[in-house]
Amino acid sequence: MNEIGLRRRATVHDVARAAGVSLATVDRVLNGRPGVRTATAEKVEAAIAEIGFQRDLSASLLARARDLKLTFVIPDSSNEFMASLADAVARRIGPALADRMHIETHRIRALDADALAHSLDALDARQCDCAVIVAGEEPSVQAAVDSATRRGIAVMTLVSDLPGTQRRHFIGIDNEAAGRTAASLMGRFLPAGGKVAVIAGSLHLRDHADRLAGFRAALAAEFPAIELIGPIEGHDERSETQAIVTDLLERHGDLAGLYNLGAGNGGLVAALEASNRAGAIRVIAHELTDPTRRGLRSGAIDVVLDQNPDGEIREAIAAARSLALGGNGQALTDPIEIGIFLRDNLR
Amino acid sequence: MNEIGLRRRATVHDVARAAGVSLATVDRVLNGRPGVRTATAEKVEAAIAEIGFQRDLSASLLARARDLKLTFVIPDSSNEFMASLADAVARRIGPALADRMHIETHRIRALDADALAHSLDALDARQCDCAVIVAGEEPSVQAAVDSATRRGIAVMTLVSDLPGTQRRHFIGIDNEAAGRTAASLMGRFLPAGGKVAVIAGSLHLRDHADRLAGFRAALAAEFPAIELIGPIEGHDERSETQAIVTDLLERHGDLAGLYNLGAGNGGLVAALEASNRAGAIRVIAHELTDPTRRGLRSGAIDVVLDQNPDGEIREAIAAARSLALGGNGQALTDPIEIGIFLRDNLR
DNA sequence: TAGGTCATGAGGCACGTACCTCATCTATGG
DNA sequence: CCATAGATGAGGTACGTGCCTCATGACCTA
Repeated sequence: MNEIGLRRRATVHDVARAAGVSLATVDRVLNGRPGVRTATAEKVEAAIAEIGFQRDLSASLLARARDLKLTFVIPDSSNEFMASLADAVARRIGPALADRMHIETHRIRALDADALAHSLDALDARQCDCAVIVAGEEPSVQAAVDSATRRGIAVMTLVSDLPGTQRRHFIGIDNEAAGRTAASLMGRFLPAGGKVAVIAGSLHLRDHADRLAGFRAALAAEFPAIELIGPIEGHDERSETQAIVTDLLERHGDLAGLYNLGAGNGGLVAALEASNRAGAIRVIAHELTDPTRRGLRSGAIDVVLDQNPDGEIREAIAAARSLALGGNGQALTDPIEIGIFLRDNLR
Repeated sequence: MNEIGLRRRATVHDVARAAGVSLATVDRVLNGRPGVRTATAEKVEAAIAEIGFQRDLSASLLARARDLKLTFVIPDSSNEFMASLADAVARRIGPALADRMHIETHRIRALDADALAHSLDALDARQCDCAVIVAGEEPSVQAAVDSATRRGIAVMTLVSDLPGTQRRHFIGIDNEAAGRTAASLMGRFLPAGGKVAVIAGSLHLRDHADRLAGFRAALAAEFPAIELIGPIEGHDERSETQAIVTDLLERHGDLAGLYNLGAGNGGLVAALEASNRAGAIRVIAHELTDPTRRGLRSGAIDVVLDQNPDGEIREAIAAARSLALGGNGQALTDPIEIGIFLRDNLR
């Protein structure tokens, strides 16, 4: 018979009793210490599953007199979005500390796969339980991810995934859906059809390619009256993007829409405002940053699709906690939603 | 001299040392127990502020062998949105339990202020640390909020605020911004202008009135070519809304847009599909629920603005934790963003 | 001055887990 | 049949906080 009515949370003591072993053995199994026969370990695992035991993370961290250590590795570039990601991390440091989580940020050179790999290799499992990285699909990075995982560091990917590695979790938006959403809005903005130009950063980047694919597919399926121009690559740079937009505006006096699925939005806004056609062309861009905010406010940009860096960081931290107590398998988190911002719901 | 280099988190021991008092006295101050002179209490408060002590919530809950108890009071109506709020709460029960938070939900009759007040009055501070309510601005509710606060229960408002009461926190979206956003999208959808009908639930509801105000203001300022019809009240009911939409469609053969800022979207979709004009009229509705999802998928609805119930519940729980350790002042949480959904970014 | 009240200190146990030491038991090889 | 190694049990201490008891001292009042 159990306690009268009220059900307590299961503890290690309950597991020991249910498995018919001692507390010490349960502890050895739970913390992966040696000296337990396979058969015994299985008995313990079975008992854990049966009574639904879940380690109390807080008590565990308390007992170890130690915080959960999280390391973010974020590209250090002129890219405004990466800066806002880093800001979002910084905002979470304080609140996370109250939950016994210690957060560190490493900035590495953008697009430098070896720098990222070295950064991962340098992580010590005693000083880092979980690493969150923003990375492209380079072999050296993939190897470093697997190596870190073997050393006992849970690795999670952020913004861009690394399928095929031992990464424990991915956090980011569905970029193809983002592209489709842009097309769906643009199509409704231009019921009469017209020319729409697309600018990308680099089509070698998985997220940009995904957005373009989604945009193209949705336009073709739903809005055949729209004529697509491009894509033209602006390499996420302000000046290059500005030149491209200026050129587009000159060449196409009847340009009806513009979709920049990469960065460099400062240049986009500058070019639009230098012409006198800002507001007359429907413009959709990505990531809520200083230049896109200004564009929304001035009317040069109609809609900004956003990855929601704060939400991504929040989920990354939640996933790290969940991995820390779960041990095996993927963490389950809320999916990151695509933020859609107009001037009117700017936060 | 401190520990070498590494700074530990401040504990009650540090506070006692800094204030020059014993652990017992610090404990009495921290937990509001009697038997401390005002002067001594002030010394302790000063020490807490000076060394930046923050109670370790997990250790505290552990020591009390007790979870943080949270009660949600949510209207029980046919309103789909309230159902999705309750679902969002249910989804959080498990994860919250892992953080030593125990969540209960009370459903009360919708629009029944006395039922809500009684529900609040019945809460026992020993069995409920924090209550989260969805309430209209009735005097009996306001009194019950203040009474619960006096009894030591932190009250937070959800979706609709109760300014002027002792409520500790409000969680919800900016409904005027939502209305402006709807207008901004509708205006861009109809570059040639045209008739747009507005349907509300009841203009006595603060959130509906706010949405209408925002919608009207943004249309007037930016899209003078749009002619507004209504608002017509559908009382958030399916059949009434269906009748209204059917009538609108019959009366206005040239209707270009439809904005339902209340509930009853099942009727909206049914009426649109019964006519053969679904897809030919731009439709914006509120709250991502079963009927609006179906409408988005079928093309009857173009855009759904969403309060993001999951986000609201998440923030409510985070705020409750923050209130539990802070004690005084408002909790700081992330603002809830207005979700914007098209068929293409449906989650 | 005796008796009382109040402020404060000292210390212990508990919560659930981690980690340590030491003792006991079992199986295996020589 | 004993030495040995490995598996397991028993029990302790610690983490930061809450809550309890008991002792001590200061001050007030009759």
